[in-house]
Amino acid sequence: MKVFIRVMKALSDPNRVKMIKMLQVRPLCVCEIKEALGIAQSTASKHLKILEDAELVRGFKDGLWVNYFLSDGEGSPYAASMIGNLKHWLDAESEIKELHRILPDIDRHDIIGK
Amino acid sequence: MKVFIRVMKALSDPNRVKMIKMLQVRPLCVCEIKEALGIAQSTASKHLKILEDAELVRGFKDGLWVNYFLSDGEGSPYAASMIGNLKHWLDAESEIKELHRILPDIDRHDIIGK
DNA sequence: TCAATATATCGTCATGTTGGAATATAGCAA
DNA sequence: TTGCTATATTCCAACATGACGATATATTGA
Repeated sequence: MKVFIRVMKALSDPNRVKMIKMLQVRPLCVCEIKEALGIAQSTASKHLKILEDAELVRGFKDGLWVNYFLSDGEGSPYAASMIGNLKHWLDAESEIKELHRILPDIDRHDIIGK
Repeated sequence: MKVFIRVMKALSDPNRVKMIKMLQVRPLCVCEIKEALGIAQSTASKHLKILEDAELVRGFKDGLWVNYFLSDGEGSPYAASMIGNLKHWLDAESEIKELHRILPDIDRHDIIGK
């Protein structure tokens, strides 16, 4: 039950859902995510931790960066199922379409300061 | 997005998930649900309203009682999908097995007072 | 009409969540 | 080592949530 609730809670925040929808396109580092969503770095990092605890995403260190990927769903069937559903869900939402529109222009190397 | 978030939030509370698992067995009135979960009547009523707003359940008045049913999923594809998933999810959880065990013994006519 | 009952709503409190700024940590380069 | 950068963590304020008791509403039956 706790595992299921953790997945539901993780998906109960718009910014976290948007993160998942962005990670469907390509892996992203924290600074790219914060930039796309217009939120503080600490906020982005915290949200990603919640997604990771729910086994919805995984982060791999690459030097200074941490590349976040969608989870393959090995650990949690609930997370795996929700990731599958979210592949097609919400694509028609204007907020998501806008995110997908700006995503190609977001590059970690272009992000200045923190 | 708001519709999806509403469903996720509705499923982010253990008591609400338990309500859905109970309604898979049979329709129930508020007093049967509060009795099974051991919570106050006002608490049960509020939770059911949240589930209803997310289109996960529907309530039909029958005299003094309101019979709550699982939604048929007409209104919200997110709710429909989650109801489908929850048909088989969590059945192995001891909390759920216990609920299913006591449910046959719970009858609205036997519940005294409020 | 009044009384009894089931449910919904309101008031309140304790707890949990979200956000950002500030700080700490980690890794790379010189 | 020092300096720089990306990320994580801590702290605090605002807000949301979940619980209950008390009250309001609605329905039935006398």
